[in-house]
Amino acid sequence: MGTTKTHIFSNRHNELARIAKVMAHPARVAILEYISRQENCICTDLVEEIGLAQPTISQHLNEIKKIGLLDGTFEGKNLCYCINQKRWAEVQNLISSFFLNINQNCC
Amino acid sequence: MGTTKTHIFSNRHNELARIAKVMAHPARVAILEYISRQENCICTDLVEEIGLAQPTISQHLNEIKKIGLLDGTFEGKNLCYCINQKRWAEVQNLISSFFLNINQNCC
DNA sequence: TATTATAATCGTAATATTGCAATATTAAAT
DNA sequence: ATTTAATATTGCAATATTACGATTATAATA
Repeated sequence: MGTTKTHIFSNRHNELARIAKVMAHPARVAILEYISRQENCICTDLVEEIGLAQPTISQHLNEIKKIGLLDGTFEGKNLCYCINQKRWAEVQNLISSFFLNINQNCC
Repeated sequence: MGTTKTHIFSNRHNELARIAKVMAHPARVAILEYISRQENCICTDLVEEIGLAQPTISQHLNEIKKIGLLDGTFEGKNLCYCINQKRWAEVQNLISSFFLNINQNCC
């Protein structure tokens, strides 16, 4: 018990949920927004910008990476993060079509 | 520890996360979709449709209600659920503007 | 009023998430 | 080769989520 029964749901529903889960934390929403605002793809000071400990930020970044929304080299000094535009568009599409679909058919 | 530090984030970020959290489970995605497809607002057989126990479905419905996405009388026999169209549009708007905002400014 | 059909609530076990201190890793700079 | 500045990983405590059996509440109907 305690585990989501993913096997009883469709791939689409599971993927939508997986994506939503990444956005289901204010830190990750803030991180995405902050990275997107950087002109030249360098986002070093996320820790002080967000106000959580460095390991926590790293953990959140990892969750975002998992669904393919971040590009960049993830090792060493002076990291470089970027939104993966293609994946972003995919995700955006998935979510907005979900919303459109429901809006039209409801009673 | 273990609790999200909501106080260090903006209202907007917190609300986006709160909404995303509701969609962060395949059952709730499926429930929203199922309810929206019913013509006349009667959605009695969610339990067998989704394949989770009745208390579990009830719990998930409650999560959806919490962010105002469901209308209807929630007591007794022959329940009647409906998507709250106004709230739905609000939520749709919030999310899509988040996506648009990011898409434009990223490096 | 007793029965029935339905949904909500309670209690609880299993698992997942959040957050951070301590430590390790990485690569540039000295 | 050391130091330094940055991020990643590990381990763990606190809390949240998921799921369901048992029970309770609700309202229509017999």
